[in-house]
Amino acid sequence: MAKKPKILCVDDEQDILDLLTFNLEKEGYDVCTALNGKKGLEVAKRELPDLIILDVMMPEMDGMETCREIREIPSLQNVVITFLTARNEDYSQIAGFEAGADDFITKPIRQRLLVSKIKALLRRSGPTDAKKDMSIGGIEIDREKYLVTKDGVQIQLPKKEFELLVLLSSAPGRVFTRENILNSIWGNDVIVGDRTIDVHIRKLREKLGDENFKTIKGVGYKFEA
Amino acid sequence: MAKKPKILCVDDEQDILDLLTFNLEKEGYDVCTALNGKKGLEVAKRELPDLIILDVMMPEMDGMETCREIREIPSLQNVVITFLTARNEDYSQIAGFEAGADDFITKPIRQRLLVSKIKALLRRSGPTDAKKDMSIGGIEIDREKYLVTKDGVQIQLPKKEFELLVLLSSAPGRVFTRENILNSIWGNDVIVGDRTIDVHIRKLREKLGDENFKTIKGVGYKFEA
DNA sequence: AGAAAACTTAACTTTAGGTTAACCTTAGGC
DNA sequence: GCCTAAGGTTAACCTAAAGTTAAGTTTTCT
Repeated sequence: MAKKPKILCVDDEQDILDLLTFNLEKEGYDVCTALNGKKGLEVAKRELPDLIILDVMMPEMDGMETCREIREIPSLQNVVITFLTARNEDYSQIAGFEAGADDFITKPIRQRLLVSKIKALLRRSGPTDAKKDMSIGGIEIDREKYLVTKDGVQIQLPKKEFELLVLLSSAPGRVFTRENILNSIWGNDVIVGDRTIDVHIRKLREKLGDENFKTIKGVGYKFEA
Repeated sequence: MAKKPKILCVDDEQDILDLLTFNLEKEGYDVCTALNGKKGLEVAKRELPDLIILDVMMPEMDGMETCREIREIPSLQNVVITFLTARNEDYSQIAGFEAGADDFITKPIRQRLLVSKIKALLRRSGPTDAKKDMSIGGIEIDREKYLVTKDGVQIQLPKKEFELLVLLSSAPGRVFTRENILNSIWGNDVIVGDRTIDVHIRKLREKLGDENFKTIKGVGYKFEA
């Protein structure tokens, strides 16, 4: 399978988080959580999830505000956001969509519905960027074919190198920290030595040209044309 | 003219199938049918239609379930699916869209409306690609006859091998993961050992040439010229 | 029912490619 | 201009994944 979709759940009630985590992990998703909006933002930046479930009612920074801030972050531009709201609060849905929500889930949570909704949302969003072929500075990336073309020459990259390239090129110019990279490609739990990333970067530079992969010492790497 | 679009109709009532077939063939579509969800899936996998009309109410596997399973199959990712539903059952439309439906047709069927709706859906879904006879790198695949020709020599492949070939060749160059392949050919629920796929791939390589079937380690397989 | 074909499995081998360790180079703070 | 920590390089090593083969099973056909 392609990488597990990552879902971030933000709610101030631990019970709800547990419920969500249980149901979503059972479906094979990679779940992370945060207990308030502020932490949610932090985790979102670090983990770069595919979908975020946000409780509307939270102390400090509420769901709406969090959603708005998330939409400001370039690397999270395309993340799917759904609100968690009490059934009778549906008046707030208008405001929710304005804040940048993609959908709503009402409490009490119906587990089957939750799962099918999440699936549908990810399906809808998935193909959108899967179809997008990147093409930057003579380098074309075809995710369906797992194939890279440099100046018209096809290059078959091994899995990890390809994933790394896809990640870096998903936001050209943006610096990805080592932590970002580890989280995205290896997952939270796996631990690999520090030099591993360097080695893969080296391979990419070798195959696709040194100039495209810039090192920001003490921070991370970025991809440029 | 472009090739006839192919439409699959799935309903447990023969009368309805006849009605649909009559109307659609009159409009120049290529129609195939199935009497229940399970058969519908099978036919869909083999025929790769452009559009599927699914009755919601069917014994055994209902339309929703069938739809969900179809959406899991990579080679049918982009097929247009419309449900056939009684007018007053519209509450189910929410669930329907979640299951991956593109539109709804209500019973009783208004023939003119049916046809114009189908036309509109097919127009929207974009140009039909030729799916009937593949012919790549000296290999011809005739889905109707279950027959493969390599360099002019006819080869009779067993069912599973043929299905695997049809799947891989439905998008030459695209990588199909093991999970993709299992879902498409065996179905979500069936569990077969990991080596099973390898063995079938091996048979295909043996019969049709090693070079056409590429392994992407850790990802899956792809078919190429 | 019996034979043949197709399919799956299990046990084993092979290999790509991912990781590491040891060493080398460089940037940038002092 | 040193010194240090971060990053670069290389090759050996290791492992999970794929290849192979043959022996069961199941299905299909006569």
